[in-house]
Amino acid sequence: MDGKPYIARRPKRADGRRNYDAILAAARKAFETSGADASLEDIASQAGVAIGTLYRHFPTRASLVEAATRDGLENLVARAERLAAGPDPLDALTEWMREAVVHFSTFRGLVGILARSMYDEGTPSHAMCAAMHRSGADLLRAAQAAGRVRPDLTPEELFDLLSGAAWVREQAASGRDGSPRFLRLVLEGITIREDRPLPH
Amino acid sequence: MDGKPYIARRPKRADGRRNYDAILAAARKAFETSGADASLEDIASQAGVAIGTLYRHFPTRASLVEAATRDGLENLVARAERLAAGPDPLDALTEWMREAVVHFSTFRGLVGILARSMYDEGTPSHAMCAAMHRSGADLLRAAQAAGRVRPDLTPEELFDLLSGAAWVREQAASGRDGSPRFLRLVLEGITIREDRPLPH
DNA sequence: CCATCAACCTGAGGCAACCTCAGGATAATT
DNA sequence: AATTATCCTGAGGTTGCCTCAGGTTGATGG
Repeated sequence: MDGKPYIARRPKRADGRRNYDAILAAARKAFETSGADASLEDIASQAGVAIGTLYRHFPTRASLVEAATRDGLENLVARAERLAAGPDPLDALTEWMREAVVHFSTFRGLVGILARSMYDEGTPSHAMCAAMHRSGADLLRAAQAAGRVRPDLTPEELFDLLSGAAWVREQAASGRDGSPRFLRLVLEGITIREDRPLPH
Repeated sequence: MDGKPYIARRPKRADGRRNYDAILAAARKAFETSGADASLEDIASQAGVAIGTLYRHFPTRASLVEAATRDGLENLVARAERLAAGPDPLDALTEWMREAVVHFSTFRGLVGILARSMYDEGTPSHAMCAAMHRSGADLLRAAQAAGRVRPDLTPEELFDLLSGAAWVREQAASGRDGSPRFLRLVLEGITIREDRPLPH
């Protein structure tokens, strides 16, 4: 039990840091073209490094995925705070959801990993997912407090809708992309308008 | 180009038929416990058959998945016709969607395969997916004609929503299952009620 | 009952990817 | 310059995929 298991730290030796960065860059490229199950050996050789070195820095595939997506998801969390400061809570929520869907479907297979990490601590991405959960829950609560979103919607359901949309987008990555429409339909299902009260 | 490529037919020799059935049974079990990427060698040995025999009957993994899910999906198509004969088109559509979600998430990885097959002919499951597409489109059209579903919803969008729901269900297979709620939210987003007109 | 043969079965083996680990190299430190 | 913790390498064990040459067998007609 060492502090934060599976979370790769930036190494201190110069060559270590160099290789760490090279692997990460190669991984990002590979994930984007081949999905989350890209060959680790390819990534290593693309980074000009032996396979053992990759495993030294990233003991599991999940830890590599986590490192490759950390920045983007951190931005998403930061974005939530900025959006929350805006005037319209519903706009904030919908805009954030739109951006979240894009981030969740950065590459094929990512949503699945994130969805599992969300409720499974001990997963590299769990900490980040928990942070996003808080961000999403805050925006949701605000929109509900303003009476613009059905009050019975839970954060968990929000993320189900979100990841469903991201999955659809990820599937259709090449060709028809139904996700904007998907999200719009979902949003119309959960929002409240004066001329359109909740059923029941 | 031989008639129906990739579609495994029941063999005629007695031992062939026996093995075909044994493999199929083993595959169903394996898919259900390990997902669509279960080990084919495990399936073969579980069926008491050499690996080559499995490949003889099912040249690709996709063809095995197709055979393993054919019955269930055929039932779903038949169910659509029976439901269409009912009094309420909206009830028919929603009930069919509910059942479709269950079938699509029979095992982990199935929705992904079906979603790809839907618009990619030359895939073993494409024929079945096309049939389901027709069924769904018919039910949708009827519900729209009755003024109970927003008229701008396309069958493609319907299946996006459907497979999104199935994917969420598949993810949560063990533990919290958000799919009934997911579908309900989606349905409320696409249906029309007198006291709740479409926005814009 | 037998001969024939297409259909069927087997499992070794090549390939790719995963992951580990013993041994060697090297950057930082003193 | 010596020390040492950190880092790197790549061979090799393991698993799963898929093919194919060669052997076996169920069906068929005589």
